[in-house]
Amino acid sequence: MTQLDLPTVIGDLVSVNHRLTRLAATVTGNTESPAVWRTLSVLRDLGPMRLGELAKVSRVTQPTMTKLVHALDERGWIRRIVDRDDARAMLISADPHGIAALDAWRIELANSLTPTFADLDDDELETLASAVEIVRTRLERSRAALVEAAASTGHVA
Amino acid sequence: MTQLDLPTVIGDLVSVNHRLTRLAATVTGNTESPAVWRTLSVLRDLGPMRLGELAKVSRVTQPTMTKLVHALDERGWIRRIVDRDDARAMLISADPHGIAALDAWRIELANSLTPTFADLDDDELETLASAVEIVRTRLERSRAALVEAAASTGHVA
DNA sequence: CAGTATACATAGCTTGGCTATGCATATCGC
DNA sequence: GCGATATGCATAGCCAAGCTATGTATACTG
Repeated sequence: MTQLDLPTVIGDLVSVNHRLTRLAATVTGNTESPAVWRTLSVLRDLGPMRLGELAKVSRVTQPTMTKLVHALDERGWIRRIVDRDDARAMLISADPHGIAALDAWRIELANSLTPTFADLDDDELETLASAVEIVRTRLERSRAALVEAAASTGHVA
Repeated sequence: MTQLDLPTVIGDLVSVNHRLTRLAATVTGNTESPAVWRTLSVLRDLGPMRLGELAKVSRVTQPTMTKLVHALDERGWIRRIVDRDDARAMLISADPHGIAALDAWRIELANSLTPTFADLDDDELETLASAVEIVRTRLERSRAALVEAAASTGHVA
């Protein structure tokens, strides 16, 4: 029987998470980092946004995101669209090349991890998919709270 | 309805994983890194082992593990036990201080993330716990395969 | 006992993360 | 309209975690 108190589940979730991250990093011959795919995933899922907002959503600081965006830009994986109404700002959007690279990574990852997860039965697969959705909704809510907090402290109505 | 083909679930699992890692890193005021907790978790769950094996299990290279072990040793969070029968080797074991730090981190993490997950119903909590177990068993199996492969290529019977 | 294999350490690099700070542009008060 | 303040991104400089290549000491093997 698994532990069903929330603190334990949270701790186990994050611990397993950290180990899975290393497995994902090593099984593919992939030289790219989680940060790259994370950033592209966010852009694909949520659409174009400002660098600062992208940093908040990705849970990194603005200078870190500046570096990531520059690196992605050099690869042609994103586009930087200057804001006509605000010369300081820019919109970041995923370039089709970036989306293609992201898709390729997911395929490579799936191929590499399929042996590890090949014996999942339908129930287990559904459990994993449901868990992913549960976490995703919380990440989204957390993101919304962040953006709202930033808006309320700022001057924007 | 969630996507139930294995490649998609794997991709989503790892993507959400990467975002959750950042959330976990930022919600706690914590300055420690995932690598530290990952290493201590492995030592706690699997018991003392050699540095090289610890590296394999953690899915990092031996030099990376050497650095981590040195850092953990300076904090007094692990112990290095010299092997009587092999002066080159050492057993790494988690020091009680390390276990205590790990526990403290899990509590802090749970406290910080509880608001985000506070609205989980019993079914959702169980789904998360089951998913953690599913992934954990695959990580374990993957680990076993690694160790076995190393043994068969080596001269050890 | 020479040669090879093994276990860990060291060197040196890259990337991703951080804080502090700079610079350009908006916006607000007067 | 203009100075002061706020905002958006860039730069500088640091540290940790990851890597490959290589070194050093010990063990094993012929």
